Formats: sequence, C-alpha cells, structure tokens
Amino acid sequence: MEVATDNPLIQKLQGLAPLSALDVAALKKITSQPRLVQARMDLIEEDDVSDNVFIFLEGFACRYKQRRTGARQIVSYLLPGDVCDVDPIDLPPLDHAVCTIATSNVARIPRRAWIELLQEHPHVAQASRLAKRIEAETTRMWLVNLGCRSALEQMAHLFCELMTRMEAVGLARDGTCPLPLIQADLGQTLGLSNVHVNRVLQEMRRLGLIECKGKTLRLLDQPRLRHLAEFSADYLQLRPRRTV
Amino acid sequence: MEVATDNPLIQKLQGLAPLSALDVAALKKITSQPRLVQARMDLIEEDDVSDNVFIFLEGFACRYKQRRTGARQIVSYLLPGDVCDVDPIDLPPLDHAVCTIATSNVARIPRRAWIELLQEHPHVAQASRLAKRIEAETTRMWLVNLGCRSALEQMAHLFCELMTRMEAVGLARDGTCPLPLIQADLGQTLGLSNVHVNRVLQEMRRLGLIECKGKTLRLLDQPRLRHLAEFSADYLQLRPRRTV
DNA sequence: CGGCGCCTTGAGAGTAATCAACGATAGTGG
DNA sequence: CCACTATCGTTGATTACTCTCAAGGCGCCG
Repeated sequence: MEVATDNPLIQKLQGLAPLSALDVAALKKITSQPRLVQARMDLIEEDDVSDNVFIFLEGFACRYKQRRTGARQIVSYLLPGDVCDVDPIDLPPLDHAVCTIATSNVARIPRRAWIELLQEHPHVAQASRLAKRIEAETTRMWLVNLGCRSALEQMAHLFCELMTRMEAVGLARDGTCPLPLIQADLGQTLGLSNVHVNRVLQEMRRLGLIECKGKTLRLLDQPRLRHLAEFSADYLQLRPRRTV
Repeated sequence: MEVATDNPLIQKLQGLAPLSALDVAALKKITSQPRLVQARMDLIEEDDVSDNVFIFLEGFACRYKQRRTGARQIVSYLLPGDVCDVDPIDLPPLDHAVCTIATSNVARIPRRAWIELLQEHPHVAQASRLAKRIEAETTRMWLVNLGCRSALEQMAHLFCELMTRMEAVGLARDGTCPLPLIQADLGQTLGLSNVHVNRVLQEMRRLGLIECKGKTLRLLDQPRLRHLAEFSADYLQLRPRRTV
C-alpha cells in the first residue's frame, strides 16, 4: 500500500517491503521530533557507548574510520531515509565514527524504542533487514571500486550509485541531485588525493559526463557513465523475493 | 560451557556466545555429513538461486566479484568455522560468487534446516549474528586497507588478520598457520598486480617479518607487523556485551 | 578588507602496473 | 624413470598513474 509521503524513511522502506497504514503511522510518529545537526559534526564517535538509533531525514553524513596517521577512510554514506545501525546486534562501541557532511535533520531514538517498533511492525523489520543487506552489498561494491577500478571509473561508479540512492528517496530528478561533498570527501572515499580528485573531475567535465555547480551534481550522460563504471543498480534495488 | 572439540564451527561460535551441550550437539549433528570440495571450485556462482547454507569445516575459500574485464576482487575469506550467509535475509541471488581456494570440507545445509536450528538454539543465533557483524566490520577494515594503506601495510594487515582468525579456530600456533593462497589471490585481495605482490613479499621476508614455506605462513615478528599495519584484533574478537 | 575554506595548477617524485622472460616445482604419461 | 606440461614464483625493463609539495585563485563571511 503506497502512501504519498515526503518522509524519506517511509519512502525508502516502502521500496523494500509493503507497509501498512499502521506501519507508516508508527514510522511517522517515531520520526516526528528530529533535531538539526550542523555540518561536520560527529554524531557517533569511535568507541562511543551511547545507544541510539539515528534516522536521517534530511542532509548527508558518512561513516568513516581514521588511521593514526590522520588518514581518513569513508566507508559509507548516510542519506535521507537511512537508519544508522538498525540491528539489535549493532550495539556500541562501533568500529567507526559517523559524521555529518551537510547540515542534517536527524531523529535520535533510543535503541529499545526502535526495536519495539520492529517487533510490532514485521514489515518494517523486513524492510530494515533488506536495507542492511543492501548496505553490505554496497560495501562489497566499494571494495571492487577501490581494488580494481581506475580513478575515473571509481568516480563514475560512485556518482551513479549516489544518484540512484537519491532517486529512491525522491531527491534526484533528471540525473540531478544535491551533493554536499567537497573534493576532499571524494578523495577519502575513493582513496585518492585531493589533487587527483580535482583532475579526475575536470576530466569528467571535459568528457561531457558530469556538471557540478554549487553543491549540485548533474549526470549529463548516464548511459556512458554507467558503461564506464560497469554500474548496475541491481545491488541497490533488492526486492523481497519471499519471506523466510 | 566450553566443550573440548575439534569442530571449528563449534570452536568459533563458543568464542562468540556461551553454548549449551544441547547447542553443541545440534551443531555437531548438522555438520556430521560434510562433503569434500576440490580446490578452485565455485560453490556459489553469482546469481545462483539454489538456497543452501554452507559451513566450512576444513579448507579455505573466498567470496569474490568479477568485472567484465576479467579482473577479480576477493571481498572476504571463508575459513574453517565460517558459515556462509547465515541470515534469513541472505537469500540468493547473491551479488558475488564463492569459490574454494584449497580442497575443503563443507557441510551443505538447506537454509530451512539452518534457520530451524537458529530458532531452537538462541545462543547459536546470537553467536551467528555476532559473526555476521564481525564480517561487516572486517569488510570495512578491508576498505581502509585498500583505500589508505601502502602495499606493504596492507599485506601486513591481511596477514595479521588471517593469523588471528586461524588462531580462533585452533589452526594457528606460534604465529604459524597454513595458508593456501597463491600470490595471485593476494593480488586480487589487495588490488595489486602479481608482480608487485611478489616484490612486497620479498621485502617482508628481507625485513624479517614473515616466512612462507610451502603453503605455510609464519609471522616472525608480530609486534612489528601489527605496528606496521596498525593492526588491532578488536574488530575480530567482539564479545556479546548484553542481550537485546 | 582580511581570513578562511575550497578549488585549481604546475612540477617532480614514487609507487605500482605492464610486458616479457625465465626459473622452479609438481603432477602426468610414456 | 624421465621427458613433458602446467602452475606458480621470480626478475628486469619500461611505463603510467597517482602522490606530494608548493603556490595561487576564488568566493564567502565576519
């Protein structure tokens, strides 16, 4: 039962499992008191022990790990509709930190309340499990990116992936979406230096593949980008095939 | 209740949650009819739809993704005691393939039977969930490896990780364990060419860090290796902190 | 206006890839 | 028992992708 909504959490989960009006209402209620978080703020620090679930309603954040050398590796992005650490098993301390990239609107929910919601709303639980599986598959895809794609291919792949995810929550249209990442973020995601990120982006613009104005990304030639990156959205659009 | 056993599955899960004698018996029973699989055989192919859970009792295998160019990226290793796709949500088709590296002894169990076991043995389920979380954390650690470590550091980190995992199932002693990987496998894991893997290994031997004879890896100076790799075993040795 | 954050550019260095042989080892069949 | 073959490891030479260092530009905000 699709219900029109501008709540990205509901929008995302509806894409993963059928939600009843009651499911939707519960999700609306639990996200009704989000709070604004500034850009570049750590929501969860490594070894943090507070025990909340964060639901992103607006904005942009990332999970990252930091080396003693200071080098930082971003290991995933959190977009509107994403739930940070859905699983009962995802207890702190985490092995990584979570940090906003843009000003974000985030609902912070005691884990217990979230788990209760999952117990009372099995379809939400099912969608959450699927979301978690997609996250794992995405991480593996990033491994392929880092392990065996050139800088250009990696960048193309990342942009295709982000655009697809943004579309799924209604934030992208016509290959265009807001993207608050700075070049250093891209470098920390793809294992490239800032300088090289800059040059690769220039190359992509020169090739007529993308356009970045302000904090907006536009994919000018998605077929060519997808081919270049060997991108297929399959891993992001899993559907429940049956219930176990 | 620790029970002496040479079943690596039991050994591993006992390290993650307390198992009763009944739990152990059930695990013994379900792994009582393993079959031998040759080295370099695909157990699960990408887009495979058969629905089994594989439990590795002996041997060595990997999950990998293959690019159209033929390039292959190994995304994780499966060691004795590992259960392939423990979760009810891990339904096929997978986004990757699973392939043995050495001749392996593998129990193939219909998913339904495995899920029933989990339902009847909550401690086993708890341990499995923890195992899955560890797998996810390991994948993120690999991302850090590929994204921001040099070839030498990566190799050191991988060796520390494998040694720790082998120890956990009683297959390593005194920094020595069997390692059936060939140099090409290491390359496909770390995103390096065969030639470079070879040179890095030589460098590590020259530095007195490791010794590889036959299919055996020996870490000669673990403190230095761990320091070089910034390795901490924390992410591999999670303990249940409480039950949710 | 000054400072700061971010982007851009240039030059030089270095790590790792590629190409091409060659060597070692083990299993196979005559 | 010994060629024979295949797989894996090793080496050298060359190329190229990416990094580092350094400096300058541009726009925004106090």
